[in-house]
Amino acid sequence: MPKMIEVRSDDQCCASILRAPMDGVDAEKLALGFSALADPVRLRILSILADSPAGEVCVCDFVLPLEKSQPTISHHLKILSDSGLVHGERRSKWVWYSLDRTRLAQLRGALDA
Amino acid sequence: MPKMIEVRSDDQCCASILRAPMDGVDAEKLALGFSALADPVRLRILSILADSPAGEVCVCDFVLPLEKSQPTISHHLKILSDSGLVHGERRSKWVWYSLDRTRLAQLRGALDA
DNA sequence: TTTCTGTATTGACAAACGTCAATACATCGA
DNA sequence: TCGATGTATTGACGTTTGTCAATACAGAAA
Repeated sequence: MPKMIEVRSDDQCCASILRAPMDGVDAEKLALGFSALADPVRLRILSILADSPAGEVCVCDFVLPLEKSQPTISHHLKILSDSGLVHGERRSKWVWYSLDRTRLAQLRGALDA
Repeated sequence: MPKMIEVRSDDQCCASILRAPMDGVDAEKLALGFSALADPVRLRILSILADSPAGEVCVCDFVLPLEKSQPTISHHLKILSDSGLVHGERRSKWVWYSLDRTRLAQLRGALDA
């Protein structure tokens, strides 16, 4: 069976909140983006990724510094991945995650003056 | 009994996620900030405030456009107010809310490249 | 004072969330 | 093949969240 790949048809990008009133649909989308940032564990994951010289971090290397169980880390990585903030790539037994700075800039742009 | 005013001793400001690994305390604080943005009703409140020529909007003027009950609007305004994103000022029977663009810029700054 | 209007709070409820133990899945080495 | 290791998923649990009806509070007008 062919692997399914989710394709996002709209850009989910964001004109700044501050420039025009948003309708409910845009607000829902943007709220999903900020929801991904609304958890301390996820923020630290992003921070660790940003600070990584290699630009990618193995799942196993999140567990100890974040003091959470492996399923919990995996859960948060999925949320970040679904929101487009990180991408995971399997290499042999390990999965390496990297930060999507473009997506992060989109969310920052939603707060632009 | 004198009215209690909560004073925030730290600045709750935010070095960018992207520049140094965050400890758990900083991550908690920042996550609270983004939690305030993680709801479509609250994003629309901010958007309406930003778009208001007078720079302030009466509570009563949120109810119709957002299609939520008055207690729900009040609830969201409290969350935004607690997180420092808006400020309310009572003038006779009405309470006028305004956007704190400095606080919004702090959160934007946490996502700076 | 009483009454009316605008706002905040309370209480209840369902839904969503964060967490972990147990388990399933994927990959490699023996 | 089998066993070991890294990751994802499932299921369960308590907590938090968003919502509204009812109510309380604040201010103005009669």
